[in-house]
Amino acid sequence: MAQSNPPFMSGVPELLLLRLLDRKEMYGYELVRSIRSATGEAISLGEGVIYPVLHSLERNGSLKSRRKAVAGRTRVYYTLTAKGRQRLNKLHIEWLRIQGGITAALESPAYA
Amino acid sequence: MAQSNPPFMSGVPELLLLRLLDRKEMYGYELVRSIRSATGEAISLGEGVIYPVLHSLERNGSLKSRRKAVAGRTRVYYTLTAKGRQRLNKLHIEWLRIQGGITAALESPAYA
DNA sequence: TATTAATACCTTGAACTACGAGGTATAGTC
DNA sequence: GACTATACCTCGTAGTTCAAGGTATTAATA
Repeated sequence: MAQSNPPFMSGVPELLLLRLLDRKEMYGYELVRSIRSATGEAISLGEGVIYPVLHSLERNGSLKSRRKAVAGRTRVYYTLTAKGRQRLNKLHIEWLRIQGGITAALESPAYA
Repeated sequence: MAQSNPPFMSGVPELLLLRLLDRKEMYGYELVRSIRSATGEAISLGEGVIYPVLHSLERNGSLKSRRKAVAGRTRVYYTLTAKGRQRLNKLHIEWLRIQGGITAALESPAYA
């Protein structure tokens, strides 16, 4: 009983991650800052959001990772798989849909 | 310790409500269907979302209501106050900001 | 006439996400 | 030696949305 659908706008963090990783291999800590700058400081997602999403995307086969040692520190770099690219596409379309819906509701003129 | 900011896209239901009520006096049950149709079926917010938001907006002085009996049923019609119009404006700007941020992140070309 | 569907209000519990604070560890700077 | 930055991570909880329900009246349907 009562298994809930995800909230209507919850795909966005995942979408941003996938989009950035589709362009370039990146590691978690880097993604935190990339999202902030790529959105013009409009959206700031902390590590508490990023890491769990990365892990769940890897678990379900959308991402694969490799560890790389850089100056004594270990970074975990992520890249998209074919499944991840599909997922990106789906989320992108879904985003355009709700973004367009909201825009329509906000813009349409003042009559009933 | 740990008092959380609201999630980064949580203003949307409130924004849609305020926008529709800015055009026309409406009651809750009507708003449920209006949001669905005004967004081209992209967004569907149930009564469990709408009513609590209406009540909280009235409590904080953004909306005022009047009861009206229509064909034996009681409807509660809501309209914006000056404060509600301010709130609408603020949320609208905030929405454009995050919407623009996301669009930028999705569209910007494939170099770092 | 009985039953069901639609209108109209509402609340509540669970599900889910995002937030933020914290914890570990290394490297560089002051 | 202390502090900041990098880099990984988890966990508790706050805040939202979801779905399902409850009440009551009217209209349609069987």
